[in-house]
Amino acid sequence: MATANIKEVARHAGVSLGTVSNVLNRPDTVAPATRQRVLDAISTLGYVRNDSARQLRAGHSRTVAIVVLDVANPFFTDVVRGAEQVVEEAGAMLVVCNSGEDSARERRHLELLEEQRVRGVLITPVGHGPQPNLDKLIDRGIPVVLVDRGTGRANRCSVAVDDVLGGRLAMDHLLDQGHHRIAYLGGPLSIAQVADRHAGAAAALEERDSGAELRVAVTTSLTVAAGRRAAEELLTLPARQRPTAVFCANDLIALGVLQELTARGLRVPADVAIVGYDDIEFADAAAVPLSSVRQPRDQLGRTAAQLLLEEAEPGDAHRHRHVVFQPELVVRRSSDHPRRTRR
Amino acid sequence: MATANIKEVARHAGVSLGTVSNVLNRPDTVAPATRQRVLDAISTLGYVRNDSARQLRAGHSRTVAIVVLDVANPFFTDVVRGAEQVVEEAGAMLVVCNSGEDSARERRHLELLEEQRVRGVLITPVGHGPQPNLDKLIDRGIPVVLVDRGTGRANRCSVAVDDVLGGRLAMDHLLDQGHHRIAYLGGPLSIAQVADRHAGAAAALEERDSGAELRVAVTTSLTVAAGRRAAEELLTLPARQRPTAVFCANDLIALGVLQELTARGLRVPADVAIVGYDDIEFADAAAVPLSSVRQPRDQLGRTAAQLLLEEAEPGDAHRHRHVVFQPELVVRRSSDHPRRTRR
DNA sequence: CTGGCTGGATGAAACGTTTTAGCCGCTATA
DNA sequence: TATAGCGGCTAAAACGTTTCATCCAGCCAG
Repeated sequence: MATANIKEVARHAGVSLGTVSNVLNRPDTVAPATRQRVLDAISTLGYVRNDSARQLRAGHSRTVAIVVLDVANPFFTDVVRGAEQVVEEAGAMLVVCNSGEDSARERRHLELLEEQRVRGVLITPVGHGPQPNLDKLIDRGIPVVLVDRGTGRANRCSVAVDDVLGGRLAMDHLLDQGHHRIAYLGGPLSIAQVADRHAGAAAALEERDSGAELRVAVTTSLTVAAGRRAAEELLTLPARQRPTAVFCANDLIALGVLQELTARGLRVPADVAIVGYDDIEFADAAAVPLSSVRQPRDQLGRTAAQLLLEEAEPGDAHRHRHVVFQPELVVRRSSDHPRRTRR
Repeated sequence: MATANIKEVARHAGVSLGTVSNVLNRPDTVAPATRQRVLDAISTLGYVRNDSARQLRAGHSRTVAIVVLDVANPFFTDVVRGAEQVVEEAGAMLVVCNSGEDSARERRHLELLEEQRVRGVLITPVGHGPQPNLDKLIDRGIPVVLVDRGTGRANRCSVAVDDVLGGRLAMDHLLDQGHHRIAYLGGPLSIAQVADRHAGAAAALEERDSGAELRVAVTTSLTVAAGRRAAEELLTLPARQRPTAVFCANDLIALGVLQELTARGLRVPADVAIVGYDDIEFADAAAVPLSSVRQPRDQLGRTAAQLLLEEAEPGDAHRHRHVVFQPELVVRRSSDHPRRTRR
């Protein structure tokens, strides 16, 4: 029950306490025979290091935390997996905290993490405002890396994906396929991602000067149901005004659109092409496999973790960096149907 | 940078170190005036408790760990959310570890958690064999609760969902709807859940003595693609032998079946009824909303956490319990179509 | 033979808490 | 008046590491 400590191991092996510690931390500095005696003692006593004591001495822990908005969101789970990989390779441990978009919980987590003297924190903060809690952490010397939020702060690193570019990629693709009437579906626009993706699409359209038009339909949420409703609404338009392609702010909306259109007898992509965003697992598994803009999610996590570990490295003078990843368009059947360009 | 400690706070407030500790831990035992002085000192110095020291003294931490097979699996994310809620209410912290079905990583995690003297571990172990690592933890006095695995061990609590009952529910429902030719799709059978759900379905069929028949089609995995292939195969049967209902070992398979059948011009549920398992988020959002057997996932997590905390409670003599939850059938359109009973 | 060096071990300090025993001055009780 | 009790506080020990200054024996160079 009462776990053996280093002192008992020392007594058992007939050496001093410091020697045991050396076996544990710098095995090459102790003579082979002694080392073996100590190792034997450790295994017969079932000794397990006490991390609290170790941390207390060291002044900081060997764990890194990641605070996400929602553990159940596939975006974050992939980011977590990426970060995990890097952190574990470095011999540290990643703990996952869930703020659930609740800033009180976020604050509580950060307080606890601070008490634990974690090595650093990867976080997608709730909201977009200033972050006094994070500044406090940074003041204390705990590195913070922002994930997919607020690029550009001077006192911390960040990683993000270029959503404007994502919108651009989708739009360029649809224009390449010869579409002239295109709709952007997504909302609310207060979500930065939704707005950025639209901005990218609009910019691409502008630049091409193709005479194509982009109609925006703002949805109230980013769900399958919202997609269905939006599609329903599109269907009220006379066929000649109806978009021949829709670009959706995320895949859930896109799937909703796909379902509704199919149910109403329209063919995808022949009658209407669809491009989604996120490339969730189901995109490929949809009735008509969905074209989608893919974000390098695990790489986001990996890079964030790397930046953090680099900053946490002692001596090294660290310069904050802001890494922006480029999304990638995955073309599948839902948009793979060139139109004869009229006009 | 160098964070203030309790001693500095004491000096700053002109009291002894012990008094500061009392303010922190038993505020009512210290006179209001003194207390205020201490609190002021704490806030002006920006003092933050050092959890390592606290833990070292206490002999154990205030964190609970959950080790899951896959952080990205919706089943586990829901379990995590449930556990999180309970653990946080108890003022502790939940750390999520991901074994990724890799027993080496699982072992590594358990070692680290042991070093950290965590309060307890919720775990779905990799594989079904004996668990020496877990036994070691338990020997050390660290409570372990099994989640969805290996019910019935004597030295630990467990929570699980009755998969046999789940199979039974699905089957009873389909029989109630008047189906006579029914297929069970899922695999590999080496997965306990797949086997149990089938066992339940078979038992239900047996008991009803309805003359209905259950055809089993074993798939190689539990994916949408596997579902599609399985459906394709069913379609090779002459119509008179073709099942009028399929019960799938999970929703992914069910969605694949739904897609393939629809693509081949069969109507769901009119021609073929479908029941899935897990009630994933997409079940409701499918082209034809999918009937499915729902597991109380967050409750699984909540209960597991409760059992753990109860066991970790000191004085209290704890008796290990094995809680089995009952799944629930959610009927949606995919199976909502009674048949005229022939014969 | 001496002095310096080296590999290998030791002892003690330090990390920051919590807790326990005890002290002090005061009041209520016998 | 002595005593017990109590509220409020202090001093010191203890938790288990890591690290650092020492120490010792043996060895080599001079």
